[in-house]
Amino acid sequence: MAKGGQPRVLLVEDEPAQRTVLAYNLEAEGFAVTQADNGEDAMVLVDEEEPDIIILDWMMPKVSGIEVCRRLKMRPETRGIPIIMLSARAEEVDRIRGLETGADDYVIKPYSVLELMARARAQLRRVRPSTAGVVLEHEDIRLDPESHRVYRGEKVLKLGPTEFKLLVTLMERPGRVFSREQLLDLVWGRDIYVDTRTVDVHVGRLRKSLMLHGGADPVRTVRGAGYSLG
Amino acid sequence: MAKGGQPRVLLVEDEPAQRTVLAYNLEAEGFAVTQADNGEDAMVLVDEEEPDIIILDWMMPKVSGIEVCRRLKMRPETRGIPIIMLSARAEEVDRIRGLETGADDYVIKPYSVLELMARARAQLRRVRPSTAGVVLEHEDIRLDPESHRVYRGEKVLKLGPTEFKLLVTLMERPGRVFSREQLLDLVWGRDIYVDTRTVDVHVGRLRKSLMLHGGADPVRTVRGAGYSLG
DNA sequence: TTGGACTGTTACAGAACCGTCGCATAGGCT
DNA sequence: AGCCTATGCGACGGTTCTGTAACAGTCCAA
Repeated sequence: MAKGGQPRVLLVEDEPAQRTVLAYNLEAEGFAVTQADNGEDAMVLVDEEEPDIIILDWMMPKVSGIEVCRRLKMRPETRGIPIIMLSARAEEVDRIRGLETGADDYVIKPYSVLELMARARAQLRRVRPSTAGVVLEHEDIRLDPESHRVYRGEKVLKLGPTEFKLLVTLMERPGRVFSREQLLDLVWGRDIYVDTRTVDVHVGRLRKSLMLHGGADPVRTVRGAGYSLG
Repeated sequence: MAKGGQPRVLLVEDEPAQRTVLAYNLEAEGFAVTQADNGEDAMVLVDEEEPDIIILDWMMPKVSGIEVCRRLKMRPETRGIPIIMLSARAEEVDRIRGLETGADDYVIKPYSVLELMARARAQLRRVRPSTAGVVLEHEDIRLDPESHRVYRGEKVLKLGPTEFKLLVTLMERPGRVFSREQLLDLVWGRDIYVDTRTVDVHVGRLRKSLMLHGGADPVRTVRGAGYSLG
């Protein structure tokens, strides 16, 4: 596995247009992308490229995504690689089956590219050793996803689960403005229905937690648009 | 691309009856529809209207849909616009050819209007977030849509939501003169009714914000026509 | 069961922003 | 120059958006 430098992603998708768009976005996010348009090539490329993560389309001619996933999870040397499945079917049945074959996460088409990126990073963080630069940092805020701990300066902060996820999301792309809808997707999950005003309240709680031991407010409100860090 | 408000669709279909029905449904779905009945007009309208998505009939006299698609995907500035092809031929061969020319999706006649709507929305969702990463620049003004930040020289400017959208619109095509009506369409949204003089006021506010830390007025008034940048 | 921690919703006040009006001024044409 | 129109600008009332506190419901551990 590539310990330092760019994380490697193997992108397996048979439809050229979608693959191109995804590859573009992944590269823009700092991933080194290897592409395959069928399951057989994918199996070969896993050994050749040793990707850190695999994004796998469900429906493909010949060897399907689900089959690739099953095979990879059977082999000890590839079992540890996180797999995110893409599927056009939204039914819960498929979801279950996907997870039973060992996929680590699951995104339904049409997906938000933003969400997919976030999930990819999340999976990466999960498997990478915590000592190697996976600690998110922004100004004097440090966040260690592994130990679930947040520091501001030297102080340890105490955040609730939602505040924590919210901060993780914001810290993954400091400066980027997230709309309330995007934050609901990324933090709460896309199928949950809660009022967008709820985001305001949790942003407020996060702010209070972050500023409890002093320090400026690191969260920026962009009127009419959303929130961002810094 | 229309950043806020309704997504714009360019509908290219030579048969009036089908075009009318589709336009009606698309408008009911909240799209702002521009229509064309041949490929040549379509090519012109793409530049004029800058649609977010194009629905393109395969079979048309003179310049065919497939040809329009090929041409659009060759030009960098139009390549990113998703294209959905409509075709009466169901053969897989055509499907392949359609995708090879770069069409992003493909619907076979007779299609379900509902399905077409769903696919259109799906394509939109797919492309919208990928506008990220582009920083607009004009002379000493920089605008980062992702972080919602505007700089003039080294100074950070503070703009209201409408001023921001207005500046985005102007910066997307520096030098181009926008009429007040066009600006109302692009910035406020197509169905909103506000007085055209409102544009003047916001241009004034934008000017003030841009010149607050010194520097020349970058907005040009074209008497009797509208405004442009530079 | 009880208590505490957490969450989503609502209400309200203050701030930011918007659209319109009236008038002053500048531009262009005869 | 003189006239007419288009534009710039300040002010104002109304609307929308945001921050915060309060509250009730849920979940989990002791």
